[in-house]
Amino acid sequence: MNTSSEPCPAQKLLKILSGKWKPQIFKMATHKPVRFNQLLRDLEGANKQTLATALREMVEEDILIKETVQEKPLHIEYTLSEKGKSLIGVFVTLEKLSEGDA
Amino acid sequence: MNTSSEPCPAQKLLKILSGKWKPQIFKMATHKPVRFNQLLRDLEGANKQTLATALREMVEEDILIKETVQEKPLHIEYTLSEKGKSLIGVFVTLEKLSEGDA
DNA sequence: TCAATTAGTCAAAAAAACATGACTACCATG
DNA sequence: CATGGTAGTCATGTTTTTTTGACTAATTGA
Repeated sequence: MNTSSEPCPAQKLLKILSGKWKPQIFKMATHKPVRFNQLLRDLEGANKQTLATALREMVEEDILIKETVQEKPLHIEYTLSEKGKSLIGVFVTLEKLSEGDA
Repeated sequence: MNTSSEPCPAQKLLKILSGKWKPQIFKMATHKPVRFNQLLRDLEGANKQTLATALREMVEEDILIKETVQEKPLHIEYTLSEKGKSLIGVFVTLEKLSEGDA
């Protein structure tokens, strides 16, 4: 009905992807499952709270899937969901466009 | 060298696209050039300051181009730049993925 | 010349995002 | 049973974003 003032459907997703650390988390998750403390160590300057929120929101948006791994040290892993995987192309496009800036 | 903690190149662009009203402005600009007061009227709840900032930042990022139209009422138009046009696909993808949520 | 429309700016307040440090709880090793 | 690693939560404080309302300034039409 109203194509202008109704919140763009892409907005929520955009917000989820643009929060602090989220692009990095996403990118790391495209390589291999990510883990909380590992992120805390790898992402210098990141803090627990923000990472926890970022991971929770990305799980809520079904970009990441949270699962407990029943192995040796018993831990939690976050892996890219199918929806998450279909966002890889978006990142590729965005990164290509960023290169052009110099 | 460091693929993990260095800020993702897509992040800046993502931030630009995800600010308040920006997705809507972008979308409206894909249909026809947008204007300040027109946005203020169409986007219910939007305020001058935020719109002005959004437009300025989108121009700075070369997503929109600002130009004065030397016509009848003499006004300013914001049109999609080439870079902006190449982002349309990103929005299409994002919207498709949002539909799936229901 | 008065009033409206154009496109904003500015200072300040409110709201949202992010950071800090303390704390919890579970499991494993020595 | 103390130490360290796992994965967080909670209260608080700072910083960034967004909102509010007043104000500016040029152009247009009656």
